[in-house]
Amino acid sequence: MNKRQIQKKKTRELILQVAKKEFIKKGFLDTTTSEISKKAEIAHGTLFLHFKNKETLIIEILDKELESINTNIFKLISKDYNLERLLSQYLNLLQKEEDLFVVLARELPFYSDKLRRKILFRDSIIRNHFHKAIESGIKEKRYRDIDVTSAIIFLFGTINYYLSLKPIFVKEGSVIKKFKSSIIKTFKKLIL
Amino acid sequence: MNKRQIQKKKTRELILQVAKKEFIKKGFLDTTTSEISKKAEIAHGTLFLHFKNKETLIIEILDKELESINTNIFKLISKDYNLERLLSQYLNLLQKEEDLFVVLARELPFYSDKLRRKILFRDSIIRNHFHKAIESGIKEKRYRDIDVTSAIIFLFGTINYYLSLKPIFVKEGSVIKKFKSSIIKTFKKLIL
DNA sequence: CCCCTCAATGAGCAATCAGTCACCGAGTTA
DNA sequence: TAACTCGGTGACTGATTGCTCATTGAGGGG
Repeated sequence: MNKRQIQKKKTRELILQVAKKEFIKKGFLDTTTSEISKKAEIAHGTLFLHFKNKETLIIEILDKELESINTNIFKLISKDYNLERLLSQYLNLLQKEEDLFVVLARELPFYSDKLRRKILFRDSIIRNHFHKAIESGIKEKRYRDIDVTSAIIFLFGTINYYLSLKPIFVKEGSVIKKFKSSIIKTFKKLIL
Repeated sequence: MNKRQIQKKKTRELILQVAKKEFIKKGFLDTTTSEISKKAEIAHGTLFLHFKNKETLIIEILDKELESINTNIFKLISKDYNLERLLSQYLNLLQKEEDLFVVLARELPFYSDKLRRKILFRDSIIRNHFHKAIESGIKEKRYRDIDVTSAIIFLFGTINYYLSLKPIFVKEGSVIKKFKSSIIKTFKKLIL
């Protein structure tokens, strides 16, 4: 890599880093591209040299996190199907990038079809991990014979609710952390 | 009321009616005021003669529905605290104006503080009805000794999830109707 | 019949932003 | 060192949209 290529990569990474910070602070929709370029101390046009448009930017940022969660959950589920550990680990992963997922939970309905589908696809893969874990538990008679899909929607609906209304549930710090044990406890009550 | 006053009231009601239809069709944020005035066949300025701004418009529309649900639930809870009937009735009320609540579920995080607070206040009153119903059931040993708040968030989170992602769960018709029995069944499993 | 009131009008304002493009100059190559 | 490449620049464009205000004319009071 010569000087030019190094500089290009640096600029690209700078944009991603600044954009992520801004998206978390103000949400995707309320963050302007000129704000990102100003904070990154680059020209407005430079941003569009590296990313076709604003949406491509957030796709790259979100995709990295969702991919990472997916990989981690998959690794865990390959070792054992213990639902409680799976849920606990999933909540830990969410917590790590909580503020980004807060933005996601709040704004998802407003994204373009393409972006929404991409995100919901990843989401559905993770939901599927839970599905398998519960079904496996039912077969081994460890859990109640319940409507698995409903139980999962109850779970993801709750998490989404906490995330999208975070400021109501918690003044500062993590919502996921605050309600983690309660979420796990309630979910266990539902399936055990 | 003379001719003038009658006409004024008529215009106001026409605006409300057209606006509601448009908000349901395209959401609050994507509906433009000029669209509403065009569909209502009035001048753009007339809209602002009757409503200070776009937000005042949706406040009036939403407030009427929320007030109505609240009154209905309150009446029901005054007669008896049976949780299953309460939940069933609540879902019926939501279903009646489902598409308006879909808009609400999707866009709530984007409304102004004032509007959000107003809506969440009403919501919290309704949640409170459920709280009382469950607590009363626990005292009479009809339900499990559970974390009532968590159970309610599980419930409202689920309903919100179904509403905000309606197009994913149902191609046409009512999501609430489709999942009503499943919601009630799952919730009963949680508390019984 | 005249004058005043006021609901209604709609062209236009002001502000916001995503994205473009002609140009620049540092870095690379021969 | 001359010629070329290409990453970077930022003023500008075009589209959108909530809201205003000078003006109009129908309705109502005296």
